[in-house]
Amino acid sequence: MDNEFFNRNAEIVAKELLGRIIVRKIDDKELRAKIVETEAYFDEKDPASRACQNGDLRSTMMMEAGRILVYGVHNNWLVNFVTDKEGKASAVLIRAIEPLNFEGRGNGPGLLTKSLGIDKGVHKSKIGGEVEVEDGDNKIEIVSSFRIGVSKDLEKPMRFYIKGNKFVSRI
DNA sequence: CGCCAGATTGACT
DNA sequence: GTCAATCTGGCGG
Repeated sequence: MDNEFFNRNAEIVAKELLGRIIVRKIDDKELRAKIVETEAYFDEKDPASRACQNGDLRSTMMMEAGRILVYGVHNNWLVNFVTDKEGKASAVLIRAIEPLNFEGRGNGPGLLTKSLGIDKGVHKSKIGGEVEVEDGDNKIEIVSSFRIGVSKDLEKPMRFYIKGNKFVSRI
């Protein structure tokens, strides 16, 4: 996936990531899964994201587009793709995937990282190495809604998912 | 340094 | 429905 794809507004990238394929490379194996649910996160003006306010995560979000950001919360790792130009703290959270060539362990942002073997080890790494994103199904219907789990959301819906997909964590 | 909260999940009452 | 597990940064003593 070209870095220019991620070098845009998080909302646009979040929508266009739906239906595409995330590839996790471990040794000689490749775990492939379709992205079915995402959320867009912005800069320090985003009340939902504590991550935007602290040092390491914030600076990671400000890095150039195409970086992988791993956020640890409670007992889970959540994956984000850094978006937009360098200096702009923006990212897209992957919330749910549809496993293609392996057995998933259920839906949800904390479970998909376990299924793909993603943890702090890939934090800050670039897309194209251990984790790759490829073109996928673009004949999908996108539904938007408010984000899940956040105490203070923005006024605009910033969660997007594929209509009718059974792997979406919540309709 | 100790305590708290947060983009969560799963086990137990 | 309730609560603990576990990681990171902010805040108070």
